[in-house]
Amino acid sequence: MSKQKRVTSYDVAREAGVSQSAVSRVFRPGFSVSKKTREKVVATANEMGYRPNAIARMLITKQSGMVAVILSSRANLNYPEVLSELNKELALNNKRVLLFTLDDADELDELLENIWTFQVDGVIALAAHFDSKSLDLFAKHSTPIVLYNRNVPESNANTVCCNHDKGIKQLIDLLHQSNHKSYLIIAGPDDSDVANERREIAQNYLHTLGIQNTPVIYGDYGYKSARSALENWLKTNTLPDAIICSNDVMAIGVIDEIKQNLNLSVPDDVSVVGFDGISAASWYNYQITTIQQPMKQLTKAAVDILMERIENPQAAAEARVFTGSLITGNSIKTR
Amino acid sequence: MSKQKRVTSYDVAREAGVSQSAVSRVFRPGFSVSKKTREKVVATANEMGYRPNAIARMLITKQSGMVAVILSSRANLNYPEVLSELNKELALNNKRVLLFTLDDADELDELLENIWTFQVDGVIALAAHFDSKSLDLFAKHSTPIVLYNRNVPESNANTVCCNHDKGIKQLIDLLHQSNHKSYLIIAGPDDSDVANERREIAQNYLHTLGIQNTPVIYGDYGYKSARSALENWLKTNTLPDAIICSNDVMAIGVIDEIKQNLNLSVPDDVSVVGFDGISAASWYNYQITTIQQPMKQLTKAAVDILMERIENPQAAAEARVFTGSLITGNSIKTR
DNA sequence: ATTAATAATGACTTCGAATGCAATATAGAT
DNA sequence: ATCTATATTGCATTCGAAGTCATTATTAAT
Repeated sequence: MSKQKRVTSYDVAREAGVSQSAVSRVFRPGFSVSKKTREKVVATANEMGYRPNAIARMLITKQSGMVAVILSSRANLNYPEVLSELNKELALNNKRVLLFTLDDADELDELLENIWTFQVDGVIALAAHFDSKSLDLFAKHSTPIVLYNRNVPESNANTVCCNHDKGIKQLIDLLHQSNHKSYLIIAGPDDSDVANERREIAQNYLHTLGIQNTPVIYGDYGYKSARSALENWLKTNTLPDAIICSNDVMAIGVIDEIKQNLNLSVPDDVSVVGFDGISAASWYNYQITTIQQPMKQLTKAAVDILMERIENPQAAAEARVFTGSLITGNSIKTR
Repeated sequence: MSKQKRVTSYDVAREAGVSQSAVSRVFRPGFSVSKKTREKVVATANEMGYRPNAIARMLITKQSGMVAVILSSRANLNYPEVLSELNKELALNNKRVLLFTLDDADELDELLENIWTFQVDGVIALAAHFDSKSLDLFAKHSTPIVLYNRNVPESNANTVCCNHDKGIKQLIDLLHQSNHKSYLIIAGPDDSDVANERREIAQNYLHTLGIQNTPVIYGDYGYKSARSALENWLKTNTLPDAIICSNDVMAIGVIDEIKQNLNLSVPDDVSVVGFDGISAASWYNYQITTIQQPMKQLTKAAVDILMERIENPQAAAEARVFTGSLITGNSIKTR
């Protein structure tokens, strides 16, 4: 009934009549042990219920086998899936995910303290903003970090990213080619880097196509926020030909707002495009034309880069960009 | 440029002209250190960039400060949010989440090995099935475990759970009172305990109300699965008065299937209820009458119970059940 | 000033596995 | 059988912080 004492390598060694080193070597791959000893040790270990203590191993090898994954609340809705995918991918590389969340920028210091403390082998940051000062800190601690879905061309950070530029231009081309003249952009929260990137790309490209001063309104990536943003805007403006939404959830909100409150329909009265390719985007009531993020490629690449950096910390930074795939829905009208 | 050597408590001690013990005490709360020493140590520590090594601390204190969270792929769609909520709640208790996934039952042994290895302080299992044999193993290792959203009345496991019984009966009462006579149940995958529980409750309660042999068809909790299950079933059957879906996503699938392929509508031609209270359930096109799981209460309770068990491992097992709240949508017709 | 009570300190050991090194055993060659 | 070359083995040390305990400094009380 008492707090049961853990079985250590010494216990097994004593019982099996070998040294502690021998036990240790049996549980390390690629170390030289005679068949006889190995069998003896494995047998007693199983009998006694011995498992090497990962903590002790971490201390001496200076490898925790853990990767910090930083989630920010600004994360887009498909991030949970990303997390589970990352976890699987990292498990294949014998790494465990230690989860951290970063909600306020001013918690950053505390977060970093925590990360150093846990001696993680590497870090993957989802949608969190890291300025170059923080990135330098990672370099100083020689902790590799990969930024997920961020594109920081000027910096020398490791990043994986969906090609927002290409994707958004592709959507806008579709709209432009089918003769849409006036546009409205519904952007994500302006403290999200991804949101800003998507907004800017759309603004600039429309400008390039000769469409000046496209209005922008802001949501928080959520359904309601898009609806009320649009509702507000329409109090003093008229419906454009097309609405470019920074993600699918907001596109869904927009479609519902148009249907319910304006009694109009998409794409007949206005075209809508989204971004992300979440599953709801293809539900019968929406069928949004959007860009699907290549999530599995992105997560795999993030893990690959991280593993490479853990192996070889001085390697140069790398940015991998993946092209999303166009999902042709039924939310664009040919005018 | 070389792999930089970590700063240890000895380094700080030497620099500050105190003993290593002194440094250690400065960084432990509630230990007796003179103001002078504390200031000296804190100053040099900051200067040298010293942070206590959590791994070494774990080894000596035998507390890893980590809680394993086990995700199964059978998890319902709202689990990602649960994960992030759990993480926050645990962080408040100074615990970190170490993520594990369990996809196949036959990976269980490996998973458990891993968990013991990492010396986690406790475990929270989301939707994963643990038989009493595995639960005994946790007891043997004196690792507290809390099952999230499982109700195992006979066992002495720690569980938190939404009151499926009450919720589902509430929904069925609504249907029954508004004069629905014939029913169809769309259940979740039959290797999910929660799915089976929900199905059984519905079946039994309908039976209690005098409605015999309600047909059951199965989906996998996903949109498409519900649509095709219903489509198949309708090849040889006619539409019932009401369809009881084991989760909201399948209810959404059903509504779309009815609209798109049958050209009928909900609730005019058939009533539909769901379960979970996900955000999409209240989107304009669906407005499902459903039961919202009290997710924050559930997660908080799971963490509370776990913390109590970590404090006091011999305490008796506890099951906390929370009542979900009815969301009145527009998917039930008064007949 | 003296004593008693308390606070602060450092030397040393501990946690549990990994590993360099020297010692020993085994296999292979002649 | 003898001598190398190679494979195994165990000893002793290491990782970095925590905590016990005996010692010393400080404070309070008389």
